[in-house]
Amino acid sequence: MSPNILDDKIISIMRVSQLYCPTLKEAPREAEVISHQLMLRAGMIRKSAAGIYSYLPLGYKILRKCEAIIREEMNVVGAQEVHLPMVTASSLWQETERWDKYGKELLRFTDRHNNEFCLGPTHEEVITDLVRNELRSYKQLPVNLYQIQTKFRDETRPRFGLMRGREFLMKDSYSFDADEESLAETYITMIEAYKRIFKRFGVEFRVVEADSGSIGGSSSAEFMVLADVGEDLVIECPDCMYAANTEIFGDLKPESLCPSCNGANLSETRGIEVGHVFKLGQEYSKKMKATFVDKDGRPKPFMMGCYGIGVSRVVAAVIEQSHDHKGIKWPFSLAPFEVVVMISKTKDEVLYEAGERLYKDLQASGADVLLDDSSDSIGFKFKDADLIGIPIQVVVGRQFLESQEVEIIQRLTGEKTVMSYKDVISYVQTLVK
RNA sequence: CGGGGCGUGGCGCAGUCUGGUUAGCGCACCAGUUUUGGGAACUGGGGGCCGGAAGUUCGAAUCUUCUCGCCCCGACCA
Repeated sequence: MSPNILDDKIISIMRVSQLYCPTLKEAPREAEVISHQLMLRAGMIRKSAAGIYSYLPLGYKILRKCEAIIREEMNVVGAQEVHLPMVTASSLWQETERWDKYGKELLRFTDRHNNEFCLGPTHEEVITDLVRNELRSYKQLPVNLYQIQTKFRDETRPRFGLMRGREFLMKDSYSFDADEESLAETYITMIEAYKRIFKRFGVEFRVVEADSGSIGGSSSAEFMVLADVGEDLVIECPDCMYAANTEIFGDLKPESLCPSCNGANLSETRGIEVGHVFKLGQEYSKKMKATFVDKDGRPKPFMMGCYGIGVSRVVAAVIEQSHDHKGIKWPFSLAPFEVVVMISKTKDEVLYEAGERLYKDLQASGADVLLDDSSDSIGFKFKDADLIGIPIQVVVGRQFLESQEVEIIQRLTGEKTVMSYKDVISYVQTLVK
């Protein structure tokens, strides 16, 4: 029908009959935790090597939705997106002495000229090098740069699928301020932005006090998604909302008094670290001689901050928090599709036509919709839709033949509604919002 | 890096202890027919050098040695 061949191709990947999404009834044995099992079963990821994964169309789409939310919130606070190299020269790392300190986690190699490089596990050196010669005046500050990029850390023991991979996707920001006061403002702004991001991901999280000593005498906070498989222990006080990571504050026990309000109701839970913000101060700018000219005409090292979000890890964390025995329960914000239109009997021309039309109408209304036009039985379609976790399932089936009605099932609540075919678009719009 | 476990069609497994027809089962895949509201049924079919190497033996998925890969616990994780 469409005169544009390209449009047809784009649309065709939103049909189950064309979608590359190999789902599995059983989880591969290697997968221990639920998020790993479900992502494998739902055809979102596949392992390539230990701690290294490929993202299939659905997995990649989820990642992109995650990125989009992060971008929006970063841009709102005036951070600017850049893209730094993944392969980084040893000379930069030698300036901060991390070439020696970082250890085996840094994956090193040499090029044909025998120059040493590593795959970037983090980018303080690269970003500091980028700005040190061209960010010159206090008048330009503050500047906040971020990127969303693949990182590589050669962990001794990668585990739990995307939770602790060697290769993973990370959003990292670096801020440059003129003084401590300004850095403090940037730091608070970023914490607030992070809170909005994790709220939009639909997860229950805590902002916890983290190590403040080793990096340069200022503060650090971690964003923890609460989950049983979390590798960190979080202690929190219900009286004053104080929370801390016990791996860092080893002396803090559930029976201790709250260091913030002296209350005696501390409790311990497990958490997955999905974000970490630091005040770096002048740690890197001093070592790398990255200075700007201040009001008094004299050079000063930048006051730096760095702010990370484990993008691929947060996807796993969301699943850990939101699933049931049938599969994943995505919030609308991250779901690979918002709606799936299921044709109960594809061979029935009336149903097929109706499903096709509803799919196109929903798409025109702006919904992110998948059409299940496969010849599988309706039971099979239900199982896959539940596993993948599409929030709204619309069934074009026998009610349609009888009374022009379709059934709408909500994945999160299990609520089922039968309504007239023509009312579906507006109903879906109110659900998605 | 210490300890433990596992490698058999794409996935899940049996067979290994006690060597012996043609390596088997479920799912998935292909063809056909009948099906279609919660992972349909039947019939027929394709796909494996049992992780790799060396050895013992008339004979190795099975025993021995080495090696590679993967998973779990711990240590480690700006």
